[in-house]
Amino acid sequence: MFSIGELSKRTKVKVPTIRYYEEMGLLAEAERTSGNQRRYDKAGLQRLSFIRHARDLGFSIEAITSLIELQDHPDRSCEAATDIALSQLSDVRAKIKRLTLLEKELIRISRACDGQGVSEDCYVLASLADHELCIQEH
Amino acid sequence: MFSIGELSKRTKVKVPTIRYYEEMGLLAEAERTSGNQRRYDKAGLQRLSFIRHARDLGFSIEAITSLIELQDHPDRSCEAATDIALSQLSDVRAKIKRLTLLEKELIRISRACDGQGVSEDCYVLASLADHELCIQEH
DNA sequence: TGTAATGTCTCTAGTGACTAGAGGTTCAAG
DNA sequence: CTTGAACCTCTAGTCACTAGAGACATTACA
Repeated sequence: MFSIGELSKRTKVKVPTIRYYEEMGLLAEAERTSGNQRRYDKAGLQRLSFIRHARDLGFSIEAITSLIELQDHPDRSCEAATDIALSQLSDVRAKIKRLTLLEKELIRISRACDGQGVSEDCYVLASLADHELCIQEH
Repeated sequence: MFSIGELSKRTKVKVPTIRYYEEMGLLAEAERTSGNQRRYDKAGLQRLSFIRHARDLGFSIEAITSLIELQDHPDRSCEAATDIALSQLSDVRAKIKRLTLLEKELIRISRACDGQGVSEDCYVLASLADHELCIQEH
């Protein structure tokens, strides 16, 4: 059995975040010492590692809640889990696509101004003021 | 002179968002009718278009505040503007990089499970539980 | 056993960039 | 002059935390 600080060190999840996950129902309520401090075991450590890894991969708290539901019912079909992963994948792809457009536009805007002039003539500012100057939608 | 609703239509920025920008100091306080309603002119429209375009490109409210400062002082060097744009560009690139790693990992995880089995054997869930199963950091 | 340092507790409030809703007022059309 | 849409302010909610206050618990060492 170890303390919340120890769990924090092992999982690299900050202490207040652990408490937050408990409040959100992601983590079961921890056992307590006689002095009301949380104590965790290996199961708690594994669950928090799962959550942390899923968060790192960008899954929302809501998605993780569903994944944990499935984990707790090993007999259920795992279709929902693949669905959630695929939906996360398409989110990520959409974001990449959009960011790539932004990147192109920002390169173009930055290249056009060397930063040596005066703001009245600045192409960065002009580009932001007038969307017509853009080579594409973004 | 036109109303906030009209401005909203022309810029595609929602009415409460316009009020929010005013409160944040991005937009100057609008003139008011005798009945206390906001009225805008062409200058207000241009400024809001600028803000909207910058937001679309992912600039933060804080960055936009600086850009507007520069716009209001046409005699100043535009070095700061190019700096802000370049910093935004490097943010965007960092995000793309990270998302691309996530994408790879998610593809791998999703491919390994067809969703036909039972959650106990699900590779998606196993992968999330154990970071060691990942082919790379993310 | 005493004490001091560190860790933990709960609670409230703040972050960014909005969004939603309540309850009331003003405007423009007919 | 009425009606209904648009507008006003204010508060609270979103997401996933983060920060801080003030009080209590645990642990290491003298």
